[in-house]
Amino acid sequence: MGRGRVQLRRIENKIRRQVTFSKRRTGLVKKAQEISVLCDADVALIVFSPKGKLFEYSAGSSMESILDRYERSSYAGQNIPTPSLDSQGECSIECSKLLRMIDAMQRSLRHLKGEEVDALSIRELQGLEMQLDTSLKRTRSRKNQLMLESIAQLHKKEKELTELKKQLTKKVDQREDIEPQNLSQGLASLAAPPCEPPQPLPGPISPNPPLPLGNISQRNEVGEVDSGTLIIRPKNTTLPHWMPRLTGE
Amino acid sequence: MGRGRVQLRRIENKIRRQVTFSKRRTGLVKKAQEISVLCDADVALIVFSPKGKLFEYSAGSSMESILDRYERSSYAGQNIPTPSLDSQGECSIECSKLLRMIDAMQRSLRHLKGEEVDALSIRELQGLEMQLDTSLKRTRSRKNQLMLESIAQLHKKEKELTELKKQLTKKVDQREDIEPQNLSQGLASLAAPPCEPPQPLPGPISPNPPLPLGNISQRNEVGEVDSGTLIIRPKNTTLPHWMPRLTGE
DNA sequence: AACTATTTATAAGA
DNA sequence: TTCTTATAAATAGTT
Repeated sequence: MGRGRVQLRRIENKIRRQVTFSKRRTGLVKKAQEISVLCDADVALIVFSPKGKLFEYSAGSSMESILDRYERSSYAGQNIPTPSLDSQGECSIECSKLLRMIDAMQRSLRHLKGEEVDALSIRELQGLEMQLDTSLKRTRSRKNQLMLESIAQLHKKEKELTELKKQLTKKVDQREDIEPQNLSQGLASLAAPPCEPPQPLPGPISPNPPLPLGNISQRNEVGEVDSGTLIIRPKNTTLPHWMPRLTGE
Repeated sequence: MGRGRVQLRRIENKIRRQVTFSKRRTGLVKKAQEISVLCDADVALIVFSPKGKLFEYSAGSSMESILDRYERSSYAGQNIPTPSLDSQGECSIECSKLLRMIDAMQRSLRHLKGEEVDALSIRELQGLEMQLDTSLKRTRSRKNQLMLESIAQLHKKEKELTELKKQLTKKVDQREDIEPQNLSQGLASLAAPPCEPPQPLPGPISPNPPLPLGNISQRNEVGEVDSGTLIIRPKNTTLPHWMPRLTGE
């Protein structure tokens, strides 16, 4: 993209390199934020300039929580711990103990993730099944709890905004009586922007205020709370994206 | 870039979202690698799909070293860098790395076990829910597969024994013609005892065997294999104890 | 920082 | 998933 085909090798000219870095860094961040918004993903981007200056960007959640999650996910995977360390006797004993521990934990993790289940006996599978079933119930329960809280707060906000809008409209109408103009058009949009999710739903920096509002609904009907995925019937309105839609996608 | 102007908001269609995610993830990685090469920068990219799947990319240095560097840069001005580090330098570095790893894994394990779910965001909970659901399906599938195999073997055994019994009864009858006695009574019991489960089956019996069955049929009808718990209608015979009984226990 | 000629990325469709 | 194609976007070189 640009006036010449790009050679994929280090730009030698210092100035050009710096300029390109700046431009492309902007582009990269933009792309990161786009994929986060469009696809509902969490993204963390860390860049060190050749001079050692740090640039960071995160979308979806905070950098901290993403890195935390990264450690959990990546260590949980099949990372080969580090079979190194042969030297110092005393310490390598400690280390090998830790390594064995890690090994055992990795196996547990794999089983809980439904991997390597072929190696298990029926007895073990039954235990695992129960464990997973319990975990799933707890997870759903907690999720639904948070969702309900979120919904409650959204409703509250909605009422406030509706009220605010009513008042503003009223004022505008009064002014129009005196000095007839088209101010109400601009004011109508005031109801949408300030609508924030009560949870760090999209995340701290949330570049995606997930509420490009259409109409505002009066009520939502809420389904079961403690088991299964929460079922909600939104009244044809824009709602947080974790809410299941009724219209087939 | 594409056939339509892109709206910067979450793609609601699941399929399209997944496809876009895949494509843009590729593009993002490419951009990251380009800036790294062209401008001699270190880049780390971490992406979590909405399903919670981790994608990582790093260029210039390893992910680990970039994250290390990030933490140093980022926490640089702040508190409690590393109060530890008392003993052997080189080794304790290794050890602390392992310890951090263990820490992260323990958290993963707790989450997968449904513990500490209160600390998770809705986003993470949703990922966890999906992960657990998948695990549960795989576990059940594998368990059911083993059970079916076990059942097949039992049937085979049963047939063999029935055949054997028939032959023995025949022989006894022949002998009774000559020397009438009550031997058949003892023989009848031969069919049951030797019946061993082909696998080390019986185990801690599921407190919630979700199989409250109705009537007994002649044949065994087998339900779905790949999801949900297997439903079996046993023919009033001696069966492994992992099979649910009809008579209330 | 702005401006464009071009190259790239990618949305939609197959 | 992968390929193709029409178009939107990014950006290299320039001002």
